Amino acid sequence: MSIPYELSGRTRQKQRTRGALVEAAREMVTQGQTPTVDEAATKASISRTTAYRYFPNQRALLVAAHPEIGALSLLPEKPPIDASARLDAVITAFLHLIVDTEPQQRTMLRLSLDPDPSHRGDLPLRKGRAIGWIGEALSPLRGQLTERDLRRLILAIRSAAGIEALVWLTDIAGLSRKEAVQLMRWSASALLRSALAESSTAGRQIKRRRPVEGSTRRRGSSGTAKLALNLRRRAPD
Amino acid sequence: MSIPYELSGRTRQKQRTRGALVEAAREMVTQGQTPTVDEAATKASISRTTAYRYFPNQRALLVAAHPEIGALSLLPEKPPIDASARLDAVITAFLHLIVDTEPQQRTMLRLSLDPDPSHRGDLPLRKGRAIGWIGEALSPLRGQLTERDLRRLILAIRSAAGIEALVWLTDIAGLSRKEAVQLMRWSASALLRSALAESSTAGRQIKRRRPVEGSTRRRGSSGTAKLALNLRRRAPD
DNA sequence: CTCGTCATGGTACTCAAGTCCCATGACGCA
DNA sequence: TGCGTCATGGGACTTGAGTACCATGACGAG
Repeated sequence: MSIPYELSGRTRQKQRTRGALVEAAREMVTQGQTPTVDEAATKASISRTTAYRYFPNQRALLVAAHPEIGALSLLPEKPPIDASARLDAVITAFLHLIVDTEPQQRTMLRLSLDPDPSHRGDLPLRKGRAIGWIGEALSPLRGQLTERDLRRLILAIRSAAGIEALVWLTDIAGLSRKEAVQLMRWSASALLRSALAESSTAGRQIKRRRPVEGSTRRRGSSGTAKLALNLRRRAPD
Repeated sequence: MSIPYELSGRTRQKQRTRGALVEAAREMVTQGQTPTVDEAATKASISRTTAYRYFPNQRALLVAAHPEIGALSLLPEKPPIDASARLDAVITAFLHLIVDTEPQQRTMLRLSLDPDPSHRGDLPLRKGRAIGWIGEALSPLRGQLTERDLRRLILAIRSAAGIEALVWLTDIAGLSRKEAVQLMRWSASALLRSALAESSTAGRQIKRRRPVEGSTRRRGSSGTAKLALNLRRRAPD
């Protein structure tokens, strides 16, 4: 629990140094670059050695340099009451944020996948702000859905609409940014519709209530069984 | 269009050398490691220099070492007729493949995000096999959905259920693998249900047909407008 | 103004990626 | 069996990440 370097001694000087370094790195990151520690340090008129005093590695510097969005809400000034409209407004705004900062989003995603264990605890890295934004959009559903179902819906929506999905839709599926955004908006509203339909008919259905939620486990497994031996031959994706 | 190194001269010897190298790398990759070029070469009793003759960089070697799955289908032996059941079987099998090889999937995802332009054309890297598998599961819907809607549905399902979504659900949302799989299965079937509901009521509805597909553009944009100035302050996620 | 603390700068080192060049030795054709 | 081709190995070099050590010079408390 040692106090970080910047919080002891001549703290004001350190703040200025650190600020200059982060600012230099931020400028380069915003332009889509991935600056070397030395490059960022040089740009800030700081020695490489000093830079490493403030950040244990390049990754940490890039994380600190990552432009962040402070918005507490993505809803428009006069938010709609209808959950569907609210959700679409938020998702659209969210996706535009993502697309507008796509290079940085990709960098952060890549860094978060870094296998190096020593870098793992570096942290705030990808905070999951979207959960709050989507949750706010869906707040009219509080009474309609159980807390559990609501949370599941939020997570499902976010995992269907975000930088990860964008990467796959553009890089693998070959969609344009615009098409990808349209598709993710559709996904989000489709998931919402399903959740609502599910809740409105809940209790009435006796069998086939949720053909997905577990009963098919056995069958699914048997489906993979014959593939087990091939598992190390080809990539699933 | 120069012929690759291995296809000229003493090709049999080269095949053996290359095979040994890939095999050595594959073993390490399968154990979740990310071998150095030198490590893989040493393990294959090959010099580092020679290794670089076969693969231009570590990335290419890792890609070649990536275990691939040759399955043409993920459907069980006696596939259900019901599209929903078929989809769930395929998605479940697919997700188990992903989870079982998660470290490699993550590595591939990370490599695919590599910014280095010289590595970009390296190739097959993440081929998008799942599109075919899901498409096969949904083949009973050929007549029911337009080709365009069917394709959209397939892409939506795959982008909601795959390694990218798994990464987010576990790393950011904090779900366990098991929970994440359950959630993605729900997403897949929910998307299918929505698509079917949409098609069965199509043509009847005059307004509010698809509140998502474009009409809300203006509103969504205005929602983000007030945030434009904050764009470089905090991360959206 | 002085002196000791402390932030900084510089140099040198390790390690991995990647490139280049040249020697060597095995393969296979004549 | 001999010889030239050619795959391989080894060494040297560059660059970036990251670490360690020591000198210096500025700040500020007395």
